[in-house]
Amino acid sequence: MEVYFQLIKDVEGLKTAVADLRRSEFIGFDTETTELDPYKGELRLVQLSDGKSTQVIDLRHFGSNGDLRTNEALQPLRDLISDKANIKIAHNAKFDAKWVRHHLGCELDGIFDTYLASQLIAAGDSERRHSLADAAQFFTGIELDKSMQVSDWSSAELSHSQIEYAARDAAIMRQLRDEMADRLGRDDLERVAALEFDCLMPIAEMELNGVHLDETRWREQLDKVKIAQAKTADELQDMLSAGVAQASLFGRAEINLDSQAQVTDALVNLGVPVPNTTRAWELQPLAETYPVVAKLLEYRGVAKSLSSFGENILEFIEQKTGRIHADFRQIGAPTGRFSCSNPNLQQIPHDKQYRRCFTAAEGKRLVIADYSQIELRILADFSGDERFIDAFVSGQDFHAATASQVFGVKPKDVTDEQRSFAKRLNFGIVYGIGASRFGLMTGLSQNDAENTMRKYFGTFRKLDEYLRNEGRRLLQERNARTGSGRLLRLRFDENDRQQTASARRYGINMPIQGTSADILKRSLRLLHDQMRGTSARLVNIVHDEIIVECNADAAEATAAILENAMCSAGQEYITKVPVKVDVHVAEEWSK
DNA sequence: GTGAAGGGCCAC
DNA sequence: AAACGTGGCCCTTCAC
Repeated sequence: MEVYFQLIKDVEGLKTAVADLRRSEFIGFDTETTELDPYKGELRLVQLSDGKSTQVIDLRHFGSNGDLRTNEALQPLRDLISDKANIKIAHNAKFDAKWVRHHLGCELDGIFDTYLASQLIAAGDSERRHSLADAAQFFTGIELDKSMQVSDWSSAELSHSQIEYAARDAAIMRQLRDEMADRLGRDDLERVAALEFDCLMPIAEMELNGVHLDETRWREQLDKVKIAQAKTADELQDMLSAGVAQASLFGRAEINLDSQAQVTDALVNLGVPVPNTTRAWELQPLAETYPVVAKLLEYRGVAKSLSSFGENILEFIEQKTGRIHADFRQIGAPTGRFSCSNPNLQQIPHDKQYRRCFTAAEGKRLVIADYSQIELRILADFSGDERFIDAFVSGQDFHAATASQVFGVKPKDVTDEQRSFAKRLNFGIVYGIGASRFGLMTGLSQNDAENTMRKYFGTFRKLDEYLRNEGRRLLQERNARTGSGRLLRLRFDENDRQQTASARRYGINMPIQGTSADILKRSLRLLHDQMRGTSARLVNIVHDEIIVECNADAAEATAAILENAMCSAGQEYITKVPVKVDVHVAEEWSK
């Protein structure tokens, strides 16, 4: 394809170019950088296109990397990037937003992200890919050659083909957006698209902010686990090799404790009736009878902490900031949930010993806020079940309140066991639990489990009705939506019972889990706006939890902002049930 | 040597 | 015969 571009190298050229672009409501936007990490590399090119002509700004002519932020000549460019009246169309705009934020010192506002749009339109179809080349092909039929993406963007003189490539990626965006916007409209996805685009900048900033991990504390914790692991491994080794014939004169036979096959063999030799899988919940019942099984479970626990939460995480500390800057994927799951990697800050063990290593920097505080029972509140709201709703409105312990209703006893007479049954069912129904699984986790017989569930649904009639109706509807229409209108298309073979049952559970769960994600995303935008100009910085999110770091003397004010933003966001999506947020100030990530 | 698949387990 | 949803990371195993 033919691309008309201009290479901008001076102040006057920049002024004219920006003035031209200002007339366009939609602007294709892209950047080229020398690295993937904004703390490591240089922001080399910024490309802006009105669809007809494309401006390629070579920032090397506007000062060295460190002082771009203070260069007054770049102000028109910053203003354009930050003005929501001009929509910048970019593919994975979080990437560009981070570079622009860090190197030019301005926020990206007015966003259409073709990566997120592609994901929303795919509606959970995992076959679809979402690279720019894939999206361009799918929506416009244009074939893009991305081979230049990895070329050297640090050389003094960029080649003609490099600049042409850079220009082309920005030039194509207008046409791509038009096609996508049309599709978003037809699929009724405009509200969720706005929600996603609005929370992009908060996430970009969160990644730049990073989170502080106390390395010394982490190593101390690690040493303790290492000692425990060595001891447990040794004991397990002894117990397992007792059943191995080769445990000869020369000592015990070494078994690889991490090898599923070897451990299973050894267990069989010891006469343990090993189930099909050796997963914890399958082995748990055997642990009482067979000490070796208990020891195996203990070993797995420490081995997991050591491998997944060991020294590896320290490799992620960025030298320049002394902090961990993980990667968050905004639409990490089809439900709309975030995912996180390198490292995954959403799976740090809840155990205090781990979490207390994540600390506020010197003179700072962490403000930690999480939604109380948000998914169950969403379910109560969606179903409209008065008794379920009452359990929230009453303000007392929710699980005890539901137990009181299910078992027909006064709230103060609810036994621990009754509360526990209710609690497990409350959580389980969100995932579409069945009687056998419920029985397995509570120790109830199949019969008793069924009876308890019958009692539960007999109490919450409208909830039962909602789940049945919704299940029927989604199998028929093969789709589900969250509060923001996020769409999931279900694919299953209706003649396959297992597939159908699985699709039903997924389809029931998605609007609940997804609306929770909607609410979190909405709260991030509100928070971002309300924290502007303060010392408060977003540092981590874990599905229903938000962690902000701020100056110690601003902690109380920040806590109020956080609680307010989260509650307001929640009440935009649920109206029949109060939204509750627990917030507290601490120097480390713990309760 | 590298990469994918499968099993397992951490979070919500 | 009945198997609870979403993710990422680590390990082993196995194919190339």
